[in-house]
Amino acid sequence: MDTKRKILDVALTLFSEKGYGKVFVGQIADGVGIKAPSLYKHYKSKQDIFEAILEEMRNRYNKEVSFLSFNGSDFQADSDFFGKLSEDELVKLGIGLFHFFLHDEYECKFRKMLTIEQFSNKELAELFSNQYFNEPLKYQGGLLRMMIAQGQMKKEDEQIMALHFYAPMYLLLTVCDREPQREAEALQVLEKHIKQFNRIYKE
Amino acid sequence: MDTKRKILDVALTLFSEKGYGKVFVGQIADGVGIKAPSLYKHYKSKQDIFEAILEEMRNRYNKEVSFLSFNGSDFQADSDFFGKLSEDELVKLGIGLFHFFLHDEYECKFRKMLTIEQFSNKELAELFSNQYFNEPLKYQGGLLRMMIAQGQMKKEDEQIMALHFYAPMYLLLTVCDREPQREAEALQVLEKHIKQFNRIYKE
DNA sequence: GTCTATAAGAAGATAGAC
DNA sequence: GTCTATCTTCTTATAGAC
Repeated sequence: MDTKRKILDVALTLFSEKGYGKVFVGQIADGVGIKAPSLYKHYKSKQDIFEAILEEMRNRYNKEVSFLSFNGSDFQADSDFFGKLSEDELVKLGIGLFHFFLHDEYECKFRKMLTIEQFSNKELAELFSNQYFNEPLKYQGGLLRMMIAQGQMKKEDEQIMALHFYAPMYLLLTVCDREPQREAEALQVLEKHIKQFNRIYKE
Repeated sequence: MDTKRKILDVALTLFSEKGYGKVFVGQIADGVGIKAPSLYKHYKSKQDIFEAILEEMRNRYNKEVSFLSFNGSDFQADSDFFGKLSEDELVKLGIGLFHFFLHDEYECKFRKMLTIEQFSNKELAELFSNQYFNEPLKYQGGLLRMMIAQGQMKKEDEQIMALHFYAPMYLLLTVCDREPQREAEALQVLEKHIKQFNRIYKE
């Protein structure tokens, strides 16, 4: 029963639903199952709880980036892997990734909180852009670059190609964040998108 | 000196920067140049101000949709127009559209406020999806459908084609909303995107 | 319609008992 | 570490003069 930990979980959940300004310390305490004053034995203020969440986000993000960034040979291996995928396998992979982003508890709350708070905190803005723009495009662009070099894809700008693959997925993700009942529809579009991307760019 | 009107403007500005919960009535009054109590002669509560903004959003949205939705013959004219565009003209058009969405005062505040408040209000969620997903894709899909029929574009699913054109623009827009200093970079990517889209899909 | 004064209540935070 | 009681400050909103 790590209360200090549970406070962060509950707070992130509430912040991701309502935003920092609409969440009251008493609500966080309720969620944890304690009274508001007890909360101040663990964190010195509401802002302090928010900072702790940020700190955890930073840590997770750094871990993820170091995990996903390649040392050349792994990168090569990855592009071999993707190059050999059949269209159906590629669709399955894309849908799996989409499903993870949409339903992973932490990923989902994290993204919603960033969405709500992005304009009131420059660091959050950067964190958001890194996680949902810079890094995905860098990674997918690198992958596509290798696939182009291997003659698996057409010789087009790999950054734009990555944008054409990723941006639709991102757009569909934001729709589902906002209107979860549209997930089935989004998945159908996603599948068509991946197949059409494959048709258009595959050499 | 329409105070009632100015209250809405100031409130929308503040709501779009901080979100409803972090904006206090006194701040709105400050922006208008009156004291908080005077504000209650115009609106009966803070929530009432928010509702008035929503009402205006609904009106503008409805006007825009009826303006953009076509009666068939106009639609035909539009696809003729777009079909005859040179690549450079298409790029110019795309950049102009992007610039409008990014810098039009109302459009910009409206979008940011929706971004912040989308998860706490189902109507806002729908309004957002309509304005930045359903309608653009419907419009552009219709246009592309005509262009395909005229043999100007490849025979691919026009909805997915529209997604491939629009989603990158939307993604770049969100980046600039968050980090305005990246506008120049975004414009360069946008230009490359449009040219590559053109290369790939044009018959 | 705007002001000053103020009520009413909410929300963040602390004190001190257990 | 959690609780009850309480303080302080902030925030919304109203009353009533001008």
